Amino acid sequence: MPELPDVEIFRQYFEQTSLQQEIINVHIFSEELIKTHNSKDFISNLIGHIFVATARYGKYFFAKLDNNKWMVFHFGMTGYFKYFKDLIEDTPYDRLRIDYSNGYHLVFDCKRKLGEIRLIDRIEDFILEKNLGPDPLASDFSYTYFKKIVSSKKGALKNILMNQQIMSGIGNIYSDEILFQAKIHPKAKIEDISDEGLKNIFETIQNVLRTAINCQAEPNQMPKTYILLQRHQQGKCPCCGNMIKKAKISGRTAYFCPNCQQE
DNA sequence: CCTATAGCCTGACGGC
DNA sequence: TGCCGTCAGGCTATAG
Repeated sequence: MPELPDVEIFRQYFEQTSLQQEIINVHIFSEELIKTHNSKDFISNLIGHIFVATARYGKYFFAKLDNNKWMVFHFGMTGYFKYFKDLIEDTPYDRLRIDYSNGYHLVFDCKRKLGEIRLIDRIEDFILEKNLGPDPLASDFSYTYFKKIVSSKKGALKNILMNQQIMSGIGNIYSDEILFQAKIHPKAKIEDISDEGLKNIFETIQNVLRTAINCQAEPNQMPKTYILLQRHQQGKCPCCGNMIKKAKISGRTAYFCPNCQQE
C-alpha cells in the first residue's frame, strides 16, 4: 500500500502521537523485520528514550531518538501505524509495539511482513547505501534536475517512475495516476517523449503527489478526476467514461484509459 | 543499460 | 462449504 503520500501521512500521524514521551517498553513480535544486527542493542537504544523529530525520504520514514539514533521504517505492501490507549490484546499482525509512559501504545502492523525496521546513525548514509534517487517533493527537485536524471534513461516511463534508484517514492498506484493525469499510455517509452512532454510529466508528478497528501492519501477523498478509484473490473474513465483497461508491465498491473491515454 | 521472472509472506477473492 | 488458483499500492536477486 504505502507510497510516498501514504508514508507522509504516517509521518504526520507519528509526529502527532509519538513525540516527547518516554518509551518504557518495546515488544518485538516478528524478529525477522528488525534488520538491526542485534535485537538487544535495538531495544536498549529505545527504552528510556524519547522520539524528538521525524523525517521522510521517498517511501522511508525516520524517527529521531534523543540519543541521536534514527529509527527507520519501511512499510512494504501492508505496513501502517496504530496508536491507542487500551491494550485489550495484541492482534495477529502486530510486528512491533512501543509502550509510552503516558499509557498509550504505538504498533507497527504489517500483515505480509514485507516491511523493515532498523536503527541508523545518519539518514544521508542510509540513502547512499540504498542508492535512492531524489525525493520528488524535496525543495531542490527542479525540472532541470529531473530532466538531467531522466534524459540518459531508456524504456517504459512507468518503470522509470517506479524505480527508486531514479526517483524515490512512487509505486504502482501513483505511477498509474501520474500517467493518467498526463494522458500518456503506460507502455510509452521515455526516449519518445518530447521536452514539452517531460515538463508536463515533471509537473504532474508533483501535482499528483501533493494532491494525494492533501487528501490524506485516502482514495475516497481524492478528486473525482482521478483514476485511482477505478482500479477494478467495472472501472470507468472519470474523463470520458470508457471502460478502464489493464496491462501487465514488468510484473505489475497498470490500469489506464485506452481512449485518453493513446499509445 | 533494460526487461522479465521468481521469490519473500500472507490473506482476500472468485470459480468450480 | 472446501479447495485451488490468482492477485495484491513493496523490493531484491537473477538471467537474458
